Amino acid sequence: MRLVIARCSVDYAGRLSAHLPLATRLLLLKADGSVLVHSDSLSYKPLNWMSPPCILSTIEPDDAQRDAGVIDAWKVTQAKTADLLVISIHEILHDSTHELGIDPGLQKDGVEADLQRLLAEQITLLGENYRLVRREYMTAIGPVDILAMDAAGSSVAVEIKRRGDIDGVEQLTRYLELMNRDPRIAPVSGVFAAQEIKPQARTLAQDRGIRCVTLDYDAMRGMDDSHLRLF
Amino acid sequence: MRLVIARCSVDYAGRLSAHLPLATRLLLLKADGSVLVHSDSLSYKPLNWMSPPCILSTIEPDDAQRDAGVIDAWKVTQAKTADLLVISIHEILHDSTHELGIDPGLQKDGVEADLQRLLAEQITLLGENYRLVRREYMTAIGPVDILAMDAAGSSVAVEIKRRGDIDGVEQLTRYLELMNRDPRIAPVSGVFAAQEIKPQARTLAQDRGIRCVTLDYDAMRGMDDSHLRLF
DNA sequence: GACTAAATTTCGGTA
DNA sequence: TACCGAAGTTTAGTC
Repeated sequence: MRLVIARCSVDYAGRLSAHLPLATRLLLLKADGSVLVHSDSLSYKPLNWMSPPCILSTIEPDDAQRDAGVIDAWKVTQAKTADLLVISIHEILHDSTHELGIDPGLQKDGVEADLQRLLAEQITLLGENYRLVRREYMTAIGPVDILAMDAAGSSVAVEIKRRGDIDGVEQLTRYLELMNRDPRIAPVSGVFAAQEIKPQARTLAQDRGIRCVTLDYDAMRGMDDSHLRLF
Repeated sequence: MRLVIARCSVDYAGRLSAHLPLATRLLLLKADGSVLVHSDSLSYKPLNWMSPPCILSTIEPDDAQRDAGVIDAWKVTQAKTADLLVISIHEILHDSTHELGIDPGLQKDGVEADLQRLLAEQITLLGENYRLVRREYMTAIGPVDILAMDAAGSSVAVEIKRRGDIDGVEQLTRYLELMNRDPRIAPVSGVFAAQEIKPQARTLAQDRGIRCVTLDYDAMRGMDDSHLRLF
């Protein structure tokens, strides 16, 4: 990994065109050839970048560029997409290279999959005498998060989201439409379950006869036996 | 901006829990207090991070940690969300600080807004004698990109995307459903316009009687008068 | 490899 | 400020 602090301007041409005026920035050159341009604020996302696989080459600035103060220019190209990033360097304030090695990677816990597992274990949160039929119930257009049965023995399809948006309601609607054509399980009613449900999503769901349930992840985790072993 | 190359492990607790095993990484501490942890591959997204506004403080490692090789620990907290990031440092290989100043920011060109403007100007691309009614036609559930009128005087709602996906078809379907309840403009037909339309999206659109139109951005830009001034 | 859905999405615009 | 939708989305998983 090479770290360069430089006064530079940046131009990108590819899926869109973009330009960064002259300023001091961090240029991050990774071992896989990718390049990131970061400013001193706005975390997470680089101002500009090039995704791997890509090739970096240096261009000798012409007289006009040299007169404008450009001492060096880097051209980064992506063979597959024909994207192009040009960094015009006016001054280098720092330049160091470091050997990092391969990263073992990130271990996560607490995403949608956990919500699904917890709700499957605590299916009566949806109503008394509810029973779990199965998780990831397969349909022709994809898996429904949870298929359950209500107290009366009718099928209930549950779509789980961390944040309940309109997209999730659309997704569940497609599943319900398909499942209600299957005489073995029809009629199937729908439940949209999320930690937080947006007003528009709630309105759309109710308009389509889909029940909305807000999930309390912390409370559900508190009920979870496997979690208690940690204490 | 402070750049640190360190052998470290990282723990995050907040919207989810995550852990990074001991390895050599880049720690990027920005002026606004935000922290990014980058590895030497996988550009764009940090392995872990903390968004501003946040506060960094150092913790004195206890005996157990010191025995495990921890020479220093950084705690990054976000007051608003109660997120917590802890970086346990085993070895510092590089540490430098740089003054960058405020970045003038990125100038973009060529996103969905441009496509919309160009299609509005060249509305007859959809058919002979088509007329523009208005861009961003407001409905109760959001703005339709373009409302036009065909040669026969019937309303046409146009949804524009750079990449035509199923989501876009769903979005247009919702608009059409609502607009067709409005006697002032009904009947309204739909056009799904994009630079590239995925096969599944095309199938869904056609199934719902929505016409698909592929847009050639370069050709449309070539027709645009305002663009010609650049030459 | 193509496609779908999730993301600690982030980010910008608007009501 | 909340909400909605785009993003050079990126990334991960499945078929």
